Amino acid sequence: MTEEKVELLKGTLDMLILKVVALGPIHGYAIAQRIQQISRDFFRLQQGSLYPALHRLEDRAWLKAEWKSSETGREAKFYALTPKGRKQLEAEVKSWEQLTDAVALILRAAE
Amino acid sequence: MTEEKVELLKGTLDMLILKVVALGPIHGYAIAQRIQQISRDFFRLQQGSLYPALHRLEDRAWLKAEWKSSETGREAKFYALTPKGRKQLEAEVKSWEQLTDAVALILRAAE
DNA sequence: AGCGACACCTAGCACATCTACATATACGGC
DNA sequence: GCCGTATATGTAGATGTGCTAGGTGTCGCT
Repeated sequence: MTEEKVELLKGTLDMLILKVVALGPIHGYAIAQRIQQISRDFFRLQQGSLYPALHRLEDRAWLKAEWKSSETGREAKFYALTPKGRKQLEAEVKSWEQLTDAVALILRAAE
Repeated sequence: MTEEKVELLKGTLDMLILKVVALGPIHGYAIAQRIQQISRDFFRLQQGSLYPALHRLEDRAWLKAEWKSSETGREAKFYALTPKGRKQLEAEVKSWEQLTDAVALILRAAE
């Protein structure tokens, strides 16, 4: 069966979204596509994860939303990073690196 | 205040515990100490995370427990990896690496 | 007319981790 | 003999995040 189901680690999604939005204003649907594309199809972001996350990030004032028409000529909500969001992204990247370093220490530990 | 609170990513704890137990039979309390020590004090594993996790791993037959007397002469539950647990550890390490690689792709993505 | 891609959304579940508490023994210092 | 600290295990409840599974509507192609 090898049900190849890739789940995100809880806590990483915010960082990934912030990072993608940091590349330039972008609407929700496209964020999911970008993440999937950049990760070479590894992450497949579900809409039920995506939209609540976006609202969460907006509530925390890390993102700012604005309705504009998308490339295809439709109305879409474009998200941009706030200054606070930029700081948050930096902080999350830093603690992600610390955490992966610490995990690496343990995984490499020998008898 | 810079409340330096390090939280584990949900999903990593099992792997870390399996890895530490793989180094040799060890009791719960010592697992927490080892993880803290090897990670250079980065992870501070709380008892409320540790013991439920151990029971979970035992339920899934990845660990086997046995009461023995500890180094200090007290009764303690010593955990050892089962063959199933060893396979699980390998699988988790592999998917951890894939996941961190995928995250790295996104974090390094430029405009 | 129907279908897939685009674009948004929510309700409810699952589940892991944290905080906080509870229990008990061994050992050293006073 | 008593008290505090370290050792050792455990549970209850809250929190938060991501998932499944549903829903709405538009556009473009055949």
